[in-house]
Amino acid sequence: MQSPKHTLAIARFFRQHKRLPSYREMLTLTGFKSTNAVYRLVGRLVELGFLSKDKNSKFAPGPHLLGVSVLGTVEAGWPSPAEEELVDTLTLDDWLIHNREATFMLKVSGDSMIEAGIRPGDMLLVERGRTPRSGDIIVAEVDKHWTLKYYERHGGRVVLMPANKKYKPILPQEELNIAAVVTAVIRKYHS
Amino acid sequence: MQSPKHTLAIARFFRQHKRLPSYREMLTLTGFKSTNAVYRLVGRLVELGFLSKDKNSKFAPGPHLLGVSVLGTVEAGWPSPAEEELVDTLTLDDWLIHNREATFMLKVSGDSMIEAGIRPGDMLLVERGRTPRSGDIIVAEVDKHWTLKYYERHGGRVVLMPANKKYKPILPQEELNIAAVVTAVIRKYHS
DNA sequence: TTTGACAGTGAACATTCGTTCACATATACT
DNA sequence: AGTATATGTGAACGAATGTTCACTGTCAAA
Repeated sequence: MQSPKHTLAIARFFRQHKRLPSYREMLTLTGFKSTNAVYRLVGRLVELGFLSKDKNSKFAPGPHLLGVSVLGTVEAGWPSPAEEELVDTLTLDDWLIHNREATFMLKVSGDSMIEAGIRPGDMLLVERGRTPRSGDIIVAEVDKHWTLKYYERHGGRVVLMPANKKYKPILPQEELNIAAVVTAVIRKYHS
Repeated sequence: MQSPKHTLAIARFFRQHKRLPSYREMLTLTGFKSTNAVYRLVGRLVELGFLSKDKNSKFAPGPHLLGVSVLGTVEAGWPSPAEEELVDTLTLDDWLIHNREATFMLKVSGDSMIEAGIRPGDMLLVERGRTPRSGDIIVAEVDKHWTLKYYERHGGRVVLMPANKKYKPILPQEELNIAAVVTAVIRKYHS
């Protein structure tokens, strides 16, 4: 029997149950009749990077099971199969989220940041409680209205800059309520 | 003892080991001295949605451990604590990736799609093997050069449209090599 | 004070776990 | 042919698993 079919079955189980199957469960997944068969299969998958094992030999998903392969740039084009070995693998969650308890998603409405490449319908990853640095994009409440703006300090003065010529910079007087700092923008196609 | 501290310890273990700790491991994580204490703790966490249990009472991460809370829109502003109950929770990986084996990431270089909100340095999630529909953004090789373009069919004719007035539409003659269809754009701030 | 609910301890249970053994079968190479 | 080498079977091992029980201490309401 070949590995890829079994690998897919295990991956499907992992996606569905959010955990890895035990050897006994892999028996039914793979069609093997002996746990020793899947034991050796797992050994191969560990070497391939699909699975990994802890100290106590409990296993966890490996890089290839969790991550997405990262290629170069668009200009560099599609790598040939030979150099695909060089590609890195990245977990979206670990890459984008640092403080999970303080991270939220919200949808962009309005076009005040369109020149910064943030368009209505985009999804924002924002982090609460972080103190913004000049140049950050923030979600703030100004005059009882919630917007997306660049946060900039000029001297000791805070200026909220839109990225749209239709709107004007805001010099908040007193009631500046910064809710969160934008850490990422995600635009999803194909619904 | 309060739950949140223990919850964080378990969450940290999960982020680090990519799997959930056993009851015995939770003993050292929480400082409890009896597995019964963590057994009842886990019961509470299951009700809260941080953990979940399988049929065989093996447990898996719950929605609150994997996902990110989704709020409304920027205009709607920050929800009051009262209505935070209504928010949904979303897993980035499950949301963005449908066919993991065929999905790759690559970095945008060049400004040919800047008017579509895709800027140099942005990261693309692309899917290989998918047949593009008119209006999709694709990664294609034209004249031995890799670019990002809108894929459009006018009549029976394929046109590759840039989203930048500096560039002209491309009417591929023969050698049109479509590598992948863009399924998402991710821009990360704060490095 | 008495009572009752709650939270933690410590020990025990049957079950399941990962691992390893010896043996059978198949495939490829000389 | 014969002979390695790999692959799957079946049964068994100790160790670790989730769960449960009886008991102790604590804190607040009656």
